[in-house]
Amino acid sequence: MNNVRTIHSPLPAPLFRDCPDCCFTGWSQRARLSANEFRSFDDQIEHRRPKKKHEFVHRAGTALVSLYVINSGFLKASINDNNGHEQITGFFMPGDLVGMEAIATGKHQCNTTALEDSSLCGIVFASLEQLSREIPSLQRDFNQTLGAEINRDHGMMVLLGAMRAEERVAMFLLNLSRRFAIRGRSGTCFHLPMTRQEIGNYLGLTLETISRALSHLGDLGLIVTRGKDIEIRDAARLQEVVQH
Amino acid sequence: MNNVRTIHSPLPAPLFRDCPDCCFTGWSQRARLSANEFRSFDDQIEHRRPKKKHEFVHRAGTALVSLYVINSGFLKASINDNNGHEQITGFFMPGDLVGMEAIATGKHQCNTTALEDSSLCGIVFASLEQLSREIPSLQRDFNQTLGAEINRDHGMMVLLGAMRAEERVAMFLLNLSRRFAIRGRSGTCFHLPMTRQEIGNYLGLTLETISRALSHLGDLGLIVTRGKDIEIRDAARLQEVVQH
DNA sequence: CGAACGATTGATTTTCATCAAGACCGGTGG
DNA sequence: CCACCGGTCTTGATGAAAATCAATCGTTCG
Repeated sequence: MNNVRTIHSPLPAPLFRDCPDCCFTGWSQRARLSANEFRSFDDQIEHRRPKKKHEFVHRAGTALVSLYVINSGFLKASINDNNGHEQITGFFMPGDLVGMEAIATGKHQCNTTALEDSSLCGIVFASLEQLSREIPSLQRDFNQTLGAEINRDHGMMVLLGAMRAEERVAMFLLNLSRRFAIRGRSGTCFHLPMTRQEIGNYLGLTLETISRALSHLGDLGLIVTRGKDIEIRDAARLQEVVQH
Repeated sequence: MNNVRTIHSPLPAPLFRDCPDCCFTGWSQRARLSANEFRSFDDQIEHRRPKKKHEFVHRAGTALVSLYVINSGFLKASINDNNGHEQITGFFMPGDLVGMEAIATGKHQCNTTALEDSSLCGIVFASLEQLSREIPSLQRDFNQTLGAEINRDHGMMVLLGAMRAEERVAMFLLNLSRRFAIRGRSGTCFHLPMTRQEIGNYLGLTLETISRALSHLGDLGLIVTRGKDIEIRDAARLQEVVQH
């Protein structure tokens, strides 16, 4: 009964060779792993774990087991503050590492869910710690990834603390654009996997304000929107909007 | 010429025994270092580096050399976005580690300055990486410290994205209170080392709004302010303000 | 002591949230 | 395939929160 088996204990993880677009390959390349190191690394990775739209990757309060790299798809992470309000702390796309908010306490602080059907690769955190002691270049890469998350968060603090609504939206679009471009996808034409409500939550604004800002940027000829599809027409002037 | 020597190459660092309140002792204790490990660790630490009020600990753009733990005093870190605006990303007190924003790129992203005369202990980052490979408990502690910074930043995102002015100020005060208390100082009666302007900048508000919020919390009998001296009269109700 | 900076308080304006109505879109089932 | 339904998005009208402008007072430090 294969179904039962997939539920109670996952199938043996496929190897890198079965997971051609695995985003941990980026890690192994940057860290310049030797063949042996590569094998040790690969042994610890659980490849191609699928997540359906709306499915949880992890829930706030649960113990940290694995960190995940996104292979394909899109995730969001959000914190529930002690009254009911939800605050989205990040949107994640292929290549991004999720779960780092659990490292301090050993328990996840965020609910992380799939915004669309996604594929992830996981590595048990204890294994990553062990490996990064043995492989200095991996240690450096991991530390840099944690540091990059800190910098990303500081950027959000600047956005939330100092920018007006339209500037925030312009920055949000440019940020997505840059990240898509880095990943070899179009940075000028892309699909937003999240709702206006979710964008607003992330940017500290209401969904109406997001809608109005997008309309206005459209009126200015800087972007074209059709629902969740965005085309950036003038990135330079959009950047000027950001800088007021 | 001692002066020349202190400029061009620092005096031999004092040891832990010369730096009785050194906040790296907390690290060595949590990591349960053996005597040998302790010696290796201490060897890498530059103890008791003094910083005068307004002096820089590091400047944005400079290369990361050392991370610093605050021994006494108070620091602020701020980012200058590409137009002139400054955004304060954190206030740091004894026991806090500063410099982590430089790990991702190897260059500092923040200006970090002393709000009052302060004493720091530094560890060369490369040495910390090396030691944390050799001493797993130190590696864990360091990773947890990075993770804690991420969680702190997420907390700020919630504050900036979802809270109204008075809630932000109440949360700010309670946060300071808690941190003072943990350090064995009074959590009810303390001195704010930063200006209203700086509080406002940090909380995404203007100095006038900070002043008004403090006055109003005073009218409600939750706090007493006299200039930069704060007394928290009713922490429980202050917490209720935070949760709206 | 006085000058410069910091804090408070009030009046007014701006920005964005809220409330409300209708349009659009995507998925589902007939 | 089409019609319908719920969720999403847009747009407008109004209101509330905080920013801005301005005047005064307090305090700190040369």
